[in-house]
Amino acid sequence: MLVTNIPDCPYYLLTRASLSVTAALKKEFVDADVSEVKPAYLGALMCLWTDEGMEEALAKFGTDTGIKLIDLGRCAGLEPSTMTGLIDRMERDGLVVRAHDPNDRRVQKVMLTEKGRAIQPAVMAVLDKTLDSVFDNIPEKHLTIVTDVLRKVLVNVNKGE
Amino acid sequence: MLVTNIPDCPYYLLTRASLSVTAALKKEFVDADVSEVKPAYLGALMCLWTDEGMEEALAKFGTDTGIKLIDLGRCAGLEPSTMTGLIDRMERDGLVVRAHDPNDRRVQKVMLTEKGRAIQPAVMAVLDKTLDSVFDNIPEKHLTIVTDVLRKVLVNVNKGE
DNA sequence: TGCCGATATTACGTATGCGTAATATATTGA
DNA sequence: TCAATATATTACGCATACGTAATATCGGCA
Repeated sequence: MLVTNIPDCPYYLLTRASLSVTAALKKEFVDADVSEVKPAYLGALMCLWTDEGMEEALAKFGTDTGIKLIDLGRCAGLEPSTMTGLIDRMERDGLVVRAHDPNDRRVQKVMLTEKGRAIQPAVMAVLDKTLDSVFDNIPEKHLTIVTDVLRKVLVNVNKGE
Repeated sequence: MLVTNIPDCPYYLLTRASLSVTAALKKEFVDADVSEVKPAYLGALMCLWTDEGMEEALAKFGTDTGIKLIDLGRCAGLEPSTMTGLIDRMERDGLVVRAHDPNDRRVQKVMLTEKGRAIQPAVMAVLDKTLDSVFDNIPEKHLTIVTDVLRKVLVNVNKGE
């Protein structure tokens, strides 16, 4: 694939779009008064929210609260070493707390704080609205193609190593 | 756009794809023995290569060599403050040099070194090959849709501010 | 000519992500 | 039981990008 014109390079477009959407999200969080939330937190937060919902459904209270830092990373697509700093910042911003697992003292369980739980609707509304605005004027069918292609890209890249 | 499942979120896919392709490119540069080149240099390098080609065509030797750091940033889609560090690293890696413009001492002109010029074919070959591998098995038509959508995304995001 | 707003760049702090190496704890096999 | 190995996390350094606040220089107008 010969590319000489930078604005036509799919790699250029991919990186710029990623950065732009991230910047837009960040701004929307501030405007919606949930400035504690950074785009990078979304993966971890959504894991925690989902997990807590499941626990509730299973009435598993008090038994196995929290998610291992490492599993949270797997779920959000991040390396363990990346998670340390991410959870540091989320803890600093009052969204989660760490606690050692008494059963396995190597493990840090990450748990939502009350605040981390409470902001869920606001955060999801911002995400919803921002994605709508970012993908405005793009036919459903094209969006599906884009997500399919990006999934294939992830597969292709992983195959290459 | 309601998203509850992270791997289906277009934002998640976009950021992961961007990071994955960047990592793949980095690795390919190392494997192709042009490890001085980092993916982030591509935009600036391609501007400089193109510019130098144009100058040659116009036989403008010795008159107006180099590109202003700020214009290089515009061309690569990067903020001026980002360019400082980028050109620092490119200079450290022997690909470019800075020189004050005698006509306007505020300006730093950025110029290719011999090495920066010499690696062009190898670097473009790596880019070419890597993009082929990353977008392997994706029909031409879909790739076109993806680039169109990403361009629209960039427009939509800029409209929002 | 000399001051003032504009322009180009740099400096500094922050966020985000990676890889490698160290640390702490668990588990397992002899 | 104890040494070897495996697992979970953290520490540290680097790359990449941004925004805001200096700094240096230019250009134009009184």
